[in-house]
Amino acid sequence: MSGEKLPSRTEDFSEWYNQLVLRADLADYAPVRGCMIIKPYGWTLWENIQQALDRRFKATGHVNAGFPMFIPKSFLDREKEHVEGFSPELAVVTIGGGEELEEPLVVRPTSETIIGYAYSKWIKSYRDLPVLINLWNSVVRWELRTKLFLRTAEFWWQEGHTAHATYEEAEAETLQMLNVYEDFALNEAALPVVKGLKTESEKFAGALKSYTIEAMMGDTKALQSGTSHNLGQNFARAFNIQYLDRNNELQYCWTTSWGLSTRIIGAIIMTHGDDQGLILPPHLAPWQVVIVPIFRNDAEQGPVLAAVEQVKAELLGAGLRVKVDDRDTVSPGFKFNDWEMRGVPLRIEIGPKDVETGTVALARRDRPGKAGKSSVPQTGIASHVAEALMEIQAALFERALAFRKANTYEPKNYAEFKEVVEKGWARVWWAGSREDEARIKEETKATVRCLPLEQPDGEGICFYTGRPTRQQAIFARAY
RNA sequence: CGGGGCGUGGCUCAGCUUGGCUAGAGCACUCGGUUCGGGACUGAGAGGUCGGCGGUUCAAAUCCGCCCGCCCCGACCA
Repeated sequence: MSGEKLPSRTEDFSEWYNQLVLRADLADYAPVRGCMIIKPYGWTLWENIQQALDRRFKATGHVNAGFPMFIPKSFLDREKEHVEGFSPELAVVTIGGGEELEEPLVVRPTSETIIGYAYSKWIKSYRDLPVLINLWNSVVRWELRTKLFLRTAEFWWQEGHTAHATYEEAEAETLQMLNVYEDFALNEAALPVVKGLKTESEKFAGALKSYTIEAMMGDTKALQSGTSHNLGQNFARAFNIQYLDRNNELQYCWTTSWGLSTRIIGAIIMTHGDDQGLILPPHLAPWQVVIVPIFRNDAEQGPVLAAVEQVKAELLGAGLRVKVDDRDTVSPGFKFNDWEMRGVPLRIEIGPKDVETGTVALARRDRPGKAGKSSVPQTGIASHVAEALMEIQAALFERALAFRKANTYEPKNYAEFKEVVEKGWARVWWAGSREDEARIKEETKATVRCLPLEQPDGEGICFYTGRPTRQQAIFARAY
């Protein structure tokens, strides 16, 4: 239940976020450092995200499977970059059943290695390919600095793992799943994202190439919201994932992996939320509509509740997710604020006046106060509501896109860069090295978020090295 | 892991400097009455080994030591 006002977004974005997560009833802190409890309201949101993604995975030919949470420690050691990337943040089990284990088990930080083990057993022939498997699970990375949803020691996600006969097929799969993530972000979460390639220093440990979707949060920082990796033959060689091709020659497979996590909930919060609380995109909201009945006495109660039931039934009949807030211990005003905190896209108020006139009061969450309120007839309520939800879904996306555009700059030199990167994203011509990246990060806190897939024609002058280049990069401070 | 801050009913905190009597307040909670179209009012009630352990003292929430935990800021990451 919500108390009073949140800290304002502009004054203390971080504290605004922390309090909002708790007060919107999404999650709570766990007794174990860095871990989170996702509460039913937050989990329902995650379930809706899962469904929207799972639908897309199935439509592109993938199937789900379950893989163990424990991985022999030696598996991690087999791929050099992979172990270097993950060993600092592994949780390791050394005792089982009261006995010291012969070989320590790591709690999976990601499943590439145990997938490698399984695929090497399963794949013998080109006829076995491709293998297209997805896992819904949680993974553990011993993070030092944590924040609910954005970075926790355990988080929930999906990880897709595929194996292919050729580089081209693996690359096509990697890009296909990046596009699936983009489609999900745009059309379900209402998040504008930039698709791009990670630089060498930012790519996944063990990957050949990592692609990302990057989103701008309400404080203009960037958040990597999903990643898709072309793993080349790195894991195939480490785990002997081999097949006989049509010419009876032994070949290593080309594998991919791609993941999107509960972090996306953080992205939704930080992109759409306002000082009143959360604003959820209608496609994903646990409740799309909340109905608040209003009455002063027994005489008014009967007719009001009858109208509420009638409206609820029509909305349910139209396939909408509807909640009637029938609590009699709090006032309507309290309920308005409470559901605004939780981000329900639409509120319907039904009181004696509405019963009299055959209307309801409709309030849009994306337009606070009177501006978002209108009176609509009870007749045909379902189509009114459905239309309003569509408008909100579109408006949230447009607003976020406009915000990103307004806060994306094109500095021409390092002096300009330093200035703009304090207040937004920098899209720049870029021909720098790994060392240049490190120096820029040291001096400005900004990192290369990605090399966008959509590049302009022609060439320009690198803002840092002064060299001519055909490539642009996006730099930003990031979560 | 380095720097800073904080641990007192469920939550936010006061009390600690200068040790002492029954450890307080607001919010939340329970029961009753009046309310109800933007965070209601009122009366009664319930709820605390003062983060833990040890020390000093006739006496510790208060002073000392050690430990634990959480939050914020920095190096690594979805």
